[in-house]
Amino acid sequence: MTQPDAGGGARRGDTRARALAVALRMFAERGYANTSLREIADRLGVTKAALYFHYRSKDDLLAAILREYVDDLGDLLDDAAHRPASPATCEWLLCELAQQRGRWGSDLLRLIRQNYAEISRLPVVADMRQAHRRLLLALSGPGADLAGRVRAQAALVALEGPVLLPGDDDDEQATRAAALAVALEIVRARP
Amino acid sequence: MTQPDAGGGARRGDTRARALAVALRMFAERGYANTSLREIADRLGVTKAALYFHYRSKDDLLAAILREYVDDLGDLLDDAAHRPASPATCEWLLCELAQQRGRWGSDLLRLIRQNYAEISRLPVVADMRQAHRRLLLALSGPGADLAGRVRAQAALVALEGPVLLPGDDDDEQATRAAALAVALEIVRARP
DNA sequence: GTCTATACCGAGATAGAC
DNA sequence: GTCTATCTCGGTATAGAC
Repeated sequence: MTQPDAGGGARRGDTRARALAVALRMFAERGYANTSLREIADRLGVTKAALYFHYRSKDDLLAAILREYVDDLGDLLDDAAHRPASPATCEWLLCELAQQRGRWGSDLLRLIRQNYAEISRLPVVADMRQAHRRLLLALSGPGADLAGRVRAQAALVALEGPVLLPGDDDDEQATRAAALAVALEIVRARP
Repeated sequence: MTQPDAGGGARRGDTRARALAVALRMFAERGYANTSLREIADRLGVTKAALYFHYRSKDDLLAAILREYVDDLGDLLDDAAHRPASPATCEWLLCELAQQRGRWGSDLLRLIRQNYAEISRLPVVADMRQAHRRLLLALSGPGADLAGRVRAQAALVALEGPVLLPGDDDDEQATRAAALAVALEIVRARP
């Protein structure tokens, strides 16, 4: 799996998009600081300089990945904003979130959680934090107290908890479903 | 706060211990990869070479911090192992864990969570993972199924969830108490 | 046990040809 | 769009005096 272009598909013109996918995987697996542009370029089958044509810097490459994430999350939050603020909406949001994260795969979440020290230097982090605030607000309701916000936060991390658990050999689908069930439980236990 | 030795205390002979505390704080605040040994030495009031006398490498310094953590956690787990496997023990463990983390402060947890990509290269990570497994086992019970383990994991992350929430201006004590309450709720909801 | 000075290396980034 | 070649900088790590 060391040779370039394991996908075997088209090689010309899609470097920009392929770079995003490859970088995401490598950043998630090996860490942002421990992954050099040279390694990314190698696996991509191009040179470092080619990467610099598409992205102005290494940070820029990381930011591009994260921007996809916040945009997608923002769309979901917009949908949620058009619904009435109710427990039903809250549960609907958790389900949608679980689905969305299933589509994203675990790499993106691991990238964010395990490299947050680097990410927090980037400008995109402001948008990420705002999205997180909106998420908490939607989950806990408009005038929630401290306990309510902590509960919402707990439901959120419960949802992604299993993703961060390394090396358990359970079925991924089943684990995700169990996590969603627990997250729903948490918000339902709200007095 | 830029000048060395803000503590104002003894300066000779305790470099090794002070280095641990200073490094912990800086690694947590600025990130492991973004903190150079030169910066640590400066704030410590010594030179880089002095650091290398006490710790063989930057990784070694980080590992020493983490080893304190795993040892302390291991002691707690040993205590738990001497108690009967019951829901009461499980709740007791959660409370002790919350207390212990209060003593450690938020820096250590943030260091681990936000720099896990770097940490996972170190040998100590094996002990950390084992401690985590023991923790999950103690919380979920001996023969727990998938749902039980996910629930235990959720309780764990719920406990540290608020620590990872940046910039909320709530009272730290109250937030910690609320997190513990939610974590207890989660394990109590176990069927 | 702590310092000065320096070697060394790999990283990100750029220039300019093709 | 992609290459080769090169630059620069900051990092870790070491040698040896005090």
